[in-house]
This record gives sequence, structure tokens and C-alpha cells, in this order.
Amino acid sequence: MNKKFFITTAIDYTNDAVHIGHSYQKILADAIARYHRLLGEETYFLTGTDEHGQKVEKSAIEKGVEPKKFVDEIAAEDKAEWDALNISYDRFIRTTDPDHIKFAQEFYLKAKTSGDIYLGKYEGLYCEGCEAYYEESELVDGKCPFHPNRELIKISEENYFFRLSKYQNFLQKYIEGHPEFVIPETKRREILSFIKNGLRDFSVSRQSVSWGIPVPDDPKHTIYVWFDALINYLTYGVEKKSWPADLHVLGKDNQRFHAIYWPAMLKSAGYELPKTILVHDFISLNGQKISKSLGNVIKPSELTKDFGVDGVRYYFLRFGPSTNDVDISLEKLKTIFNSDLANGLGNLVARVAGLSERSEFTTSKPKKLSFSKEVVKAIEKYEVDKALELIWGEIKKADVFINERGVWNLKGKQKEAALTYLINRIRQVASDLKPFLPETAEKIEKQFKGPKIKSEKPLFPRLD
RNA sequence: GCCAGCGUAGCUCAAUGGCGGAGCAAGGAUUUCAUAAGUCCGAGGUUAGAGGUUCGAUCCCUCUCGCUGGCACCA
Repeated sequence: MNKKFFITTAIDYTNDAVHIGHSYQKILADAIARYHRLLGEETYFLTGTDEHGQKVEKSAIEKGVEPKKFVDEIAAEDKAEWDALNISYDRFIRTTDPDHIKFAQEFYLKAKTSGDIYLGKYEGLYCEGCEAYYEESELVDGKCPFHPNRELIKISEENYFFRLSKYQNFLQKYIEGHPEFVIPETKRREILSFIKNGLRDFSVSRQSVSWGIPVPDDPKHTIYVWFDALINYLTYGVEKKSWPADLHVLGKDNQRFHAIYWPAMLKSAGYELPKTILVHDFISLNGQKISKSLGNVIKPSELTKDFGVDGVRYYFLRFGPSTNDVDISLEKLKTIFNSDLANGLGNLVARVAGLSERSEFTTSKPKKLSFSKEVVKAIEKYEVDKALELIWGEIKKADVFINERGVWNLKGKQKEAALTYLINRIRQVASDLKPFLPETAEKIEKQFKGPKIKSEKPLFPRLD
């Protein structure tokens, strides 16, 4: 039986459609998924949408449509965005999918059977101005930071709670004993220090929110969105008999839910824990947070129009926020597009194709290639930026080779040897690029298949 | 306020208790196979600031300044 590889991204909340801020994660996960698929592993790549909860309900009401209709539209939009980026998900799961709803309810009952769900009282301070709840620690002089003139209303509601506190020791020991559970290390330390500060039980149901999955044994309540959302991974993993997940890819805003709540929930319901949680940072645009209120939202599909799918993929994979927040801009994208893709990869391909065509060189059939060792090492550590850096090192070497040998001046056997060397190098580059720039890799492979190699249109026309 | 992280070349970042590195941008030289692309070579730094430990600190410690994130049921 083939080795399995199950990878997930976070599912995006359907309060609004996705934008470039959400793209890095999907592209990163896609590259890793493609890599494992290319290794011949039985790969399952899951992404999708998180569709329940108060905020969605509210947005739908504001728009005057039924919640389900509202999320149908957003989900379709999100999916189209990921398609534009060539994200090779195997399933686009929606938390409103019937199989997920059923599974989430079963999961809830399992946790309840373990004695980890109990009825309690949720008390919150509610600000009518913000229409949101606040924690004591968030208040300024006991008032809402945005509406200091209003009195906060103490609201209490009967909720079901999950006994997170029971798992404090387990989680601490587990994470201490499994350095690969949360990557990178700085995030793992953050999680550990959070756990050590003490974990409180959290509520997993709402009575005031109707847009959600009903609590199976008490349908006055709906399951709290986060509880519901996390379970999506298991819905699909169990369906494909591929649980536990090998990798959850997510942003730092989600790390606590994935590294603390989720493993505790799984343990309670009797499932294995995911192997690794890969946490990345955020993107800002022109030095600003990306947000609708700032009006600087760009959709992935708008970027791919200007830079091509692989142009966008390359930029994010090479300069994305893997361990640091990163600021992007159209100028930076353009500069990198020109220097690395047009002048680098694209030009090299055109050079060698031109040299081959002019000398009417006949090349041998391409061999079946495997990934370069160094590239494998980098991807296995999820350092995709490093992998690309290595590949670009190879491109540079090929350019130097052409210059130093003066390949265009060579004749006969010498020229053939030089071209053979270059062609094989390019074939290797294409092979290594497959997980990252699938479209480009395929074009290059086609062009360099032989026996005759011809010049083609530039892969990445220079942008001015 | 508390906790964590960051501050290194114009920009993006790397590095180590022992002479501060790379890529991009800018400058000079050079080649013509290629997308005015390629290659080569200078230059560019008081490693945010002050103090301390040390034979020696960019790295360890303290303080100051600046930035970012978290401080739990918004997702």
C-alpha cells in the first residue's frame, strides 16, 4: 500500500470572500501537497469554508438574504479564487455539507460521552455599540475601548462547555515531548507558555445563534462555530481513512485553536492527534493591514491577471511570511518577476532553446528525474523559500556555464556536450519546479522533450 | 499594564562568543546565444542607542528608544 499524506489548510470564514492575505497559506499547502503527490504518495489535500456563526448570520441579514444563500455565493467565490491560483485541493469542504454536519454532531456526542461536555453558564460583557463581547482584560477603565460612554451589559446564557482544563497536563507534556507538533519553534514556545498560564474550559454551544449545527441532544443550542469548524478535518480524514492528518497549515491567528483546543477535542473523542501544525505569519500590503475597511483588498485573481499564476505563486513561495510578517507591494512583485522569472528562469530557457535550435541539435529522450537532494531536504522541513533559492542557484550556474564556455562559439562534439549538459540541467530545474510552478514546469518539459528543441514565446515576458 | 518577538547594506533578509554575508536595486567593466537579457568587479555597515560580563560581544546580561504580535470563545 502506498504511503498516505493528508494535508489541510484552514477553512476560510464566509463572512466575506477571501483576498491575497489568505493566499500564501493555500499556495504553500498546495506546493507541499503536489510534492507528496509527485513522490507517488496517496495524497489528500483539503481546503474549504467555515460557514456558521453569528457573524455570517448578521452579514446575511444585512444583505437581506438567507444565510445559506449568502454562504453559497461566498463559497463559490472563494473556490474560484483558489482555482485561479491552481490550488490542487482534493476536496473543497463546506461546514454546511451534510456529511460534515452529521459528523460534527457525532463528534460532539463522543466528547460528551467522555464526560467532557457539561452545561454551564457563560457570562459576558456585551457592548451594544460594537455588538460584541469583551473580556475584563480588554476593557479600559471598565468600559468598552470604543464606546466608553455606554454601559456594558452583563449577559449570561446557558451554554455547554468543553472541559479543556482537564487536558492541560496532557497538552503540556505532549507538546514538550513532540517538537515537531508545532512548527516553527517560536510558535511552539508561545503555545507552551499559554498552556502553562492555565487553561479554562470554553463554551461549545450557543442559544442565541440559530445559524449553526444543532446540538444533537439539545437542539435549542447550536454548536459554537470553532468547535464545528475544526471538525472539518476529521470529516474528510475519516472518509478517506487517512486520519491522523500529516499537516495542518494555518495562520498564527489560528494557532491556539489548532494547537490547544483541537488536540484536546480529539483526545476527548478518542481520535489520534495530527502530526504537525505548521504556523505562518501574515502579509501586509504597502505597509498596511489588509482589510475591507481600509479599502486595500486585492483578490488573488486580480494579481494573476498581471503576473500569471506562477508569477504570483513564485513570489509568495519565495518571499512569503513563513516565519515573519512580510510586506508586499505590486512594485516588489514586479521587480522580482523581472529579475527572477523573466531575466532568470525565462531567459535561461530561451537562451538554451535558441542555442539548440540554431545548431539543429538532436537531444536524447528525457530520463525520469527525481527531485534534487537539497530540494527534498528543504521541502521536508517545509522551507519552500529555501528550496526555490536552491533551484535559482542552479539557474545561475547554467548561465555562468554558458558564458564561461562561450557555448554559442563551440562547434561539433564540444557544442553537443555543452548543450546536452545544459538541457539536462534545465530538465532537472523543471522537475524540481513542479510542486511550485506546475504550469511553467510543464511548459519547459514539453519544450525540452526533444528530439528537436525549438524557441518558444517567452515564459515570462518582462514587465515595464 | 503583562508576556513574547523583532531592530544588521538603499530594500528584503542570513550568520556566528573570534576578520560582519547573500539576493534585489544603484555604479563600473564585459559578452552577443537569449526577453536591452547574461557574466564579472568595486562601492555601500559605529550590527537602533547606552552601559555591563569577557582576552574578545552583532551574538550573553541590564536599561532606553522604536516596531509587531498575543493577553482565550470575532473568526
